[in-house]
Amino acid sequence: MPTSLGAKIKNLRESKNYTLEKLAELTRSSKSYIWELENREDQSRPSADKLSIISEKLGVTMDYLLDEGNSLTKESAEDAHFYRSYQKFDEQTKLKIRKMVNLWNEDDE
Amino acid sequence: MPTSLGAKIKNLRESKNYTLEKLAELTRSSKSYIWELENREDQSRPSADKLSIISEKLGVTMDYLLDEGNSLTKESAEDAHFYRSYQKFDEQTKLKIRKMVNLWNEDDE
DNA sequence: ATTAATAGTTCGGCACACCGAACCTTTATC
DNA sequence: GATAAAGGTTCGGTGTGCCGAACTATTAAT
Repeated sequence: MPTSLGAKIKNLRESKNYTLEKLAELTRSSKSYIWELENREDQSRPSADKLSIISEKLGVTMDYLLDEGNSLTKESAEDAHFYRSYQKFDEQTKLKIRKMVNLWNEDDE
Repeated sequence: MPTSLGAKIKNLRESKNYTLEKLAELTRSSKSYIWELENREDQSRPSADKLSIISEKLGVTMDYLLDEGNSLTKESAEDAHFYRSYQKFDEQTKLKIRKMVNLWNEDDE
């Protein structure tokens, strides 16, 4: 269970089978910097907008990445992230999504 | 309706009747830096942990502060309800739902 | 109007975020 | 096992995050 920022990023990156370079280009960063984030955690204090894109592409919240304890689980962070991106849709789309998701809930009779 | 980072911070700070110095000490910052955040928004890219404490003390999410548009507002009851039912799914299903919904996002790669 | 707080602004400087490019290591292919 | 490609690591440099301290503007009270 990863506890530091660097470990979390590395963990999520590898779970998505991203290479350093891949994650770098997805987040408008350099791969050397992504590497620093993962391995020089002690002296790295990434900017909010950097971490914003990174968490976005890794599918978690910034809060989860920043939380040095373990009060936030990866799963709840993914849920929260999903919810926040969901909220950005327009009402039309949100309605469709809700209907679609409700299909999962239907009991077969 | 404040749209930039600086405007939002200033707005929230004043709505809480905090002085620059007060917010500074609450967030382990200097008042000069808080002032820069509010007024030099163009060339300010605060670190994630700074913004984390600041948003914490101002009672909002980092995402809200960073969102330059106005896509984030307060959650509607329907949205909240949807989220709650979503959370009840098992991880497998939640993953599928997330992937599906992500298809709506074009710049995802 | 003068003073004394209090709030806001400016400025110089150190540390570190972030980069490009070179370098090393692993994996794959022949 | 030689070569190449892909992934990972190191390093020097530039810009700026963030600070303390000095300065200015505002408010409040005498």
